[in-house]
Amino acid sequence: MSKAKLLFDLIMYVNTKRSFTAQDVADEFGVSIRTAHRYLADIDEMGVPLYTEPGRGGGYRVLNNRTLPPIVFDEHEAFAIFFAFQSLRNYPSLPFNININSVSRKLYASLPADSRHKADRLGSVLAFWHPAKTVPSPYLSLIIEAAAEQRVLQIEYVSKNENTRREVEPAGVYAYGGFWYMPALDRASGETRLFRTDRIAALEGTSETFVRQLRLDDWLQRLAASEPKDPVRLYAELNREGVRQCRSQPWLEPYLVMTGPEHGHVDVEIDRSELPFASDFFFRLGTSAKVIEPREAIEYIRREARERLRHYS
Amino acid sequence: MSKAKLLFDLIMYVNTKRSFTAQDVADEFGVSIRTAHRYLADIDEMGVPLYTEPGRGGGYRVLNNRTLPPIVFDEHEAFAIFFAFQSLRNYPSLPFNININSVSRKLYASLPADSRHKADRLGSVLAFWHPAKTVPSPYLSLIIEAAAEQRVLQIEYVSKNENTRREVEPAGVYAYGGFWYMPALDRASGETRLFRTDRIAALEGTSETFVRQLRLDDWLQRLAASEPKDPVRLYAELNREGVRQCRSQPWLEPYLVMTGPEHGHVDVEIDRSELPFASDFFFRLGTSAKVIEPREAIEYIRREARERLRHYS
DNA sequence: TTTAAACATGACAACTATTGGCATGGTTTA
DNA sequence: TAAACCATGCCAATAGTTGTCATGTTTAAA
Repeated sequence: MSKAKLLFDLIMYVNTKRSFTAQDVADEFGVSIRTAHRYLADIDEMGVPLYTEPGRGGGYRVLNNRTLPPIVFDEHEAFAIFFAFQSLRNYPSLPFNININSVSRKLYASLPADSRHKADRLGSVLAFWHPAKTVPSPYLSLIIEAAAEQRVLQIEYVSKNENTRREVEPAGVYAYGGFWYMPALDRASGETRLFRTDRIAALEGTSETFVRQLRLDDWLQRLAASEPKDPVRLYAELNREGVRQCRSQPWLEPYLVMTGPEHGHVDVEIDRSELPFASDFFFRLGTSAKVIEPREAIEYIRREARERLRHYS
Repeated sequence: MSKAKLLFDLIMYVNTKRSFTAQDVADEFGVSIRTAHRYLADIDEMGVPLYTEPGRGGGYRVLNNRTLPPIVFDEHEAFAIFFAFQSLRNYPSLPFNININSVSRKLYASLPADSRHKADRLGSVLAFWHPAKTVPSPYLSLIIEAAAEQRVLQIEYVSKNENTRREVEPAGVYAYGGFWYMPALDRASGETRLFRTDRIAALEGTSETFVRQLRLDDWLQRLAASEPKDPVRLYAELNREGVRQCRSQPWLEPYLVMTGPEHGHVDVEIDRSELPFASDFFFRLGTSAKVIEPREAIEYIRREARERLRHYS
């Protein structure tokens, strides 16, 4: 085994240990103590933050920021990382103070000149945009930690009519459309609810733990493809602009039928609980669409329109 | 200099060359030809994809997938990369077939056991969600390439009233709210316009190049903070729900004034061109807000409401 | 206070790896 | 056919690594 390989193995070894002596290393790698000391001096020089304590009960230990053994990437992989970082660049608030720059610098330094230009150009023509929210989400890190360790949270939440105080079991957090959301189990009602983290007015962690009943994956899965439990038929006729708008709606696009170059309709079964949302969508569409079914949606639209006329009379 | 360091330098060296001979390497590193051959065999074994051609005019060259010299990360940096990848995981369509998994696997393998658990837990409680769009954006890669190389594009675009054919100078692409957008200069009108890439019905690259007048950064900057050229005063009173909704609007939030625990108002100067958007926003708010100024917005809301009543009479 | 257990470092001989030179042989192009 | 490449084996000279011993220092427990 080459020396380089041996040192990398040693790095792995010391990373798995809280504390160890030169004798431990000597035994593990079948070398003399003197050589063990030499090896440890080598990896220390390579940047592994070793801390030593002389005297009885002393030994070596690795400081918090553990160094990983060197990793070989190819150009495509380096681009994948740049690319992924690009997606975080414009995020208004991120959970941790993750240091993107140190990684970027290291990768960039290892790229040949022409690839650097390629990376520069990629960075200047590709972005992931998120509205620069002025309301930050200061509790993100706390929520993530609590969710990871399955600890109950006490929150004060700003909802439609009042501020409520709740005990919740967080499943995790996810970013969507510039906001951070926290699906969680409300302990009082026993129901799963979605909270927007910027609407959390106060948060306190407890030491109480819970058994995870709601997984973030499952929640997102359900978001992506939920099957209606109490189905309602929704039928609407669309003109050109209506077609265009419906195409932008993931929940409608699959059910869009074109009946001419400029006309179409949607015919879809949705869950009754989604009716307010759907009605509001078609209310916003105005004359670009005409809802034929269900009656409730039509009534909703009429009611909303009348209400506004009265409000601005 | 240790041999390992020398080999890494050699990897850098060969990555900068299209083609080279053993003699070149021998000269560059001050070693004999025999040793140059040995070094090249070494880095070949390390995974650098070397290709050799014997005979006069032959030599070594590196195949497409260039291998980068080994990079040392610490634990925080590895987490930053995992974290960034998490943000791409749920993206409906991505420009390149970037191979996130190979990077993840390498990083994961180099982590000590306890950090792996930490990474697992982080992954299961943190996500970046995007609606699973069923309309893909097949032209993303082409647009990015054209933007990077400043080549003119011919597109067929599905707009409100008709399909139009345009020649555009793309500034780049960005993802926002689950869609991909392309700010570009429309050559016919000479004006900058924003296109949604999923609404591009057809696309053709040309060999004609252009001088970049519109940079993606600038465009996004303008998105974030645009100053009105033709200012209109917007004043609206808000109840609790109205306050809550306006807080979610980056363009309104800074101008929100609370006049009581449950009431507030916004008083802001916006550009006249934004009036339709703003009017529509307050139209949607319904009775949660009452626009006092400008008259145009009030008229817009009344008109829209009346139109809907007529449409669904 | 003493002793054991740890790190730190130097010297040197034994051992191992690397190197350069030389030789031989193959492939391609002018 | 010769020149300009790569490929590989051999071997002595050189350079690097290792183990043993020796000598310090620091710390905690006996």
